[in-house]
Amino acid sequence: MTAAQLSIGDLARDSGVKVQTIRYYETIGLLPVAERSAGNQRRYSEAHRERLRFLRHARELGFTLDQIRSLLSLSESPDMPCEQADRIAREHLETVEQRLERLKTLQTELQRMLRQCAGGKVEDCRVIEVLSDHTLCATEHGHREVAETPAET
Amino acid sequence: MTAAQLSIGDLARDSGVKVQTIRYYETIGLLPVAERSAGNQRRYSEAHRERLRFLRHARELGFTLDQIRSLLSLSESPDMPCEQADRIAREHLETVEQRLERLKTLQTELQRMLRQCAGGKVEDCRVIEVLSDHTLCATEHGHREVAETPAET
DNA sequence: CTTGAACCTACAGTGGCTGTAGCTCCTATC
DNA sequence: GATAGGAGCTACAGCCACTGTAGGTTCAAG
Repeated sequence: MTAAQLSIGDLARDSGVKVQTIRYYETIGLLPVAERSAGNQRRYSEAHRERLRFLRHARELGFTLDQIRSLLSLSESPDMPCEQADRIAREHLETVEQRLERLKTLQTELQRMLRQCAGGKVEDCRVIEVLSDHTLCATEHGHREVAETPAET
Repeated sequence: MTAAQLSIGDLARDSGVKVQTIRYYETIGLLPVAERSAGNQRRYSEAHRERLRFLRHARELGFTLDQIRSLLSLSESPDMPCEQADRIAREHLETVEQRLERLKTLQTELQRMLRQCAGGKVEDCRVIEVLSDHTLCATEHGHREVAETPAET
């Protein structure tokens, strides 16, 4: 059943992963190479669909592509102990928790900065002032521990 | 006083910003072009030092280089109202708070995953299972709202 | 004068995509 | 069967904020 052979667009709609991203996953070997139609277009099976869903879900949970690569290959050997999978998840959780700590500190500091700014001229601006002088900060943020990161989306 | 004319290495040690990064800031116009010694090496003044400290501090607080560009140019017009600086800081705070929310959700979900895993075989692994099936999740994470980001350092 | 650390430029690589240019292919309608 | 336009194809550049490398030059101490 369901031998539907999806096009890349179908797969994109199904999984919520963009067409280009699906092709990207193929080029980096995360998604197995798809068969092609007579006119050289990719045709996907149910197995691809499942793998891509796994991929997407793991990305949503913030795993890196490298971690996902490991998790995917683990999921293909059902008889192995799941220590490794656990370790990857625990490591990721730790990363997430470190980032949380860092972001909470930033939040506090930014709130403080904004609360203290009376909204006058730049000359007296607390925001600018604090940025110019770290000793005005309440906390020891940064210092190359866990740094900030740009946002996706 | 202090007309010391620092080398790029001195400046790096002073600010905690790496030599290459200082050069990078110059090429993208965040740090004014430095004078050069007879042998073509960069020589920095006190003004550079202050600007770089501002830069570093703002980076530690997670502002983007574009935001810092604006903040720096604002800090050079002390007579302007500080609305803009405030707006930038508020926007950044919002970003930070969105990321915090997102990370808290991830933390919860990862903890749940790990707690439920009995540590047997991959076949029965809760980690792998949850990744394969989003409906096993307690929360609606992801879906292209505010996504995860890689870590610096 | 020699050594070696620090400096210089130019460019490639990181992660995880995203966007563009310039094609070809597929399908629905006329 | 012709045509239009949406979907697909490849190849490659760009994003952010750096970081690292190669291969050369300059500087300061001994």
